[in-house]
Amino acid sequence: MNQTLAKPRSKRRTASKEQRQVQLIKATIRSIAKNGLSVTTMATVAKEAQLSQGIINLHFQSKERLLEETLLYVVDEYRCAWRKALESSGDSAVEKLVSMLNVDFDKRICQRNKLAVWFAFWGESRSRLTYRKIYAEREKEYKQVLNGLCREICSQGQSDVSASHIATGLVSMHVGLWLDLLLAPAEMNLEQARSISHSYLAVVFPDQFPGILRV
Amino acid sequence: MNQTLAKPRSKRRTASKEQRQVQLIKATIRSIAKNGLSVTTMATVAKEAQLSQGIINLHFQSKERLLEETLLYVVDEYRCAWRKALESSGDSAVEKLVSMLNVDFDKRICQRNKLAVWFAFWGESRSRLTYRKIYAEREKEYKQVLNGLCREICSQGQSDVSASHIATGLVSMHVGLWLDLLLAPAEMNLEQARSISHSYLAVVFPDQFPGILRV
DNA sequence: CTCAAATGAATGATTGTTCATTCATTGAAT
DNA sequence: ATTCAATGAATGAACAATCATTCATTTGAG
Repeated sequence: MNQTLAKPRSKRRTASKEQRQVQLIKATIRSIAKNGLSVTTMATVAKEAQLSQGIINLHFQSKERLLEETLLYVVDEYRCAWRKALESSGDSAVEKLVSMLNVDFDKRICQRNKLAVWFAFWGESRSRLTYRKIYAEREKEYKQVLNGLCREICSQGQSDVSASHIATGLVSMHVGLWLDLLLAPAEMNLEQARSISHSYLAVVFPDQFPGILRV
Repeated sequence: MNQTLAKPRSKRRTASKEQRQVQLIKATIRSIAKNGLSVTTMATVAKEAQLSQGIINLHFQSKERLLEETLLYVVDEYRCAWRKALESSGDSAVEKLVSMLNVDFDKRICQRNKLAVWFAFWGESRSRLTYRKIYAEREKEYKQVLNGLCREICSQGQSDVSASHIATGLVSMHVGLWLDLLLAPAEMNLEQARSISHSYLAVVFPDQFPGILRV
């Protein structure tokens, strides 16, 4: 924010702390996507960022903190995205739910590099309290909001499934669709995934989602 | 499994190759669940198996091969399980589908240690061709069978969603439920997960799953 | 000039792998 | 039954490679 990018000529640059940290976090995301978390080293990240070896310890003190900050970055970006989607959507619960769910298949959020980060950390979360905390905290908030919306929609129409089951089912389905988008991009894309998710909405909320379907 | 031999007194044991390999694979599963894949070393596995350092290279040549064999073990165990479930179930497509899906929440398959292995390898799969291949091959077969069953059920009754959408939706939802079972065991258990999965079946196949629901 | 940002060679700790050695088991000879 | 090579499973110290981290030095903006 502070430094203008006015001098493209100079070989060496000094950037603000915030700029460098984001640069390193983005490099970490790329390295995790390219090499996997267990082969992501200080060297692969530094190289990806085209910076020197020592720079990460300078800005993050340790590798562990870099990884935590990377997870935080991705998770918070996600949280900001669905919050904004809620704000800018229509007032009805149906509109809000659709906006919120569509974030999961938005081009800015649902990128394979970032999906790789989600799954990499999920894979390690069982054994790392810090990762689990970061994720669980955000997840709790997300599910609460989703639950509220589903309850509201359920109360408006006729549904054979409980709101909490629908909410959990939706979140779960999206995790699996992300896995397909990550590992089998030839057989799954954003439109398909969105369509499958909407199919589910159409059958659990037949009154509120009448015209969407028929695939 | 381990104490099959007659001499409990002797400190040192010699076991058949197959016994040792399975022992080491099980130790690897525990180590991945306990430490995570990126902290799982030859030392942690050997310690978990209560054997010496060099034993893994003796039986698997390299760490990489041990990990591949571990993934194969879990994935093949899963394949055997759903195949057996298909065989021992009733003849109707509905019965077969339910049997097949219930395997995902069977106590022998759906253990947290093994879920940790699934997610650990999914997290690394983007960057490791071998892992991706092992998983993709089995997944393709699984989805084909599931697709066939869904198509058959669709043709029997009235459904607003395409068979392939239902099949993919089911598989995806189960992945997400596995994640909950792995990371939030206090808020999710096998019965709940099965119930959520059945809710989905009940609404997409209203004719074939009439009485199951109302949660 | 001043000083924070950035470097990259150096360091010690950790890792996967190797291999000479130890030891339990087997089976043939006594 | 007993003995004793032969076999190969298992060990664990040693090795080279790789890793995260440190720090004296250099760079460049104000």
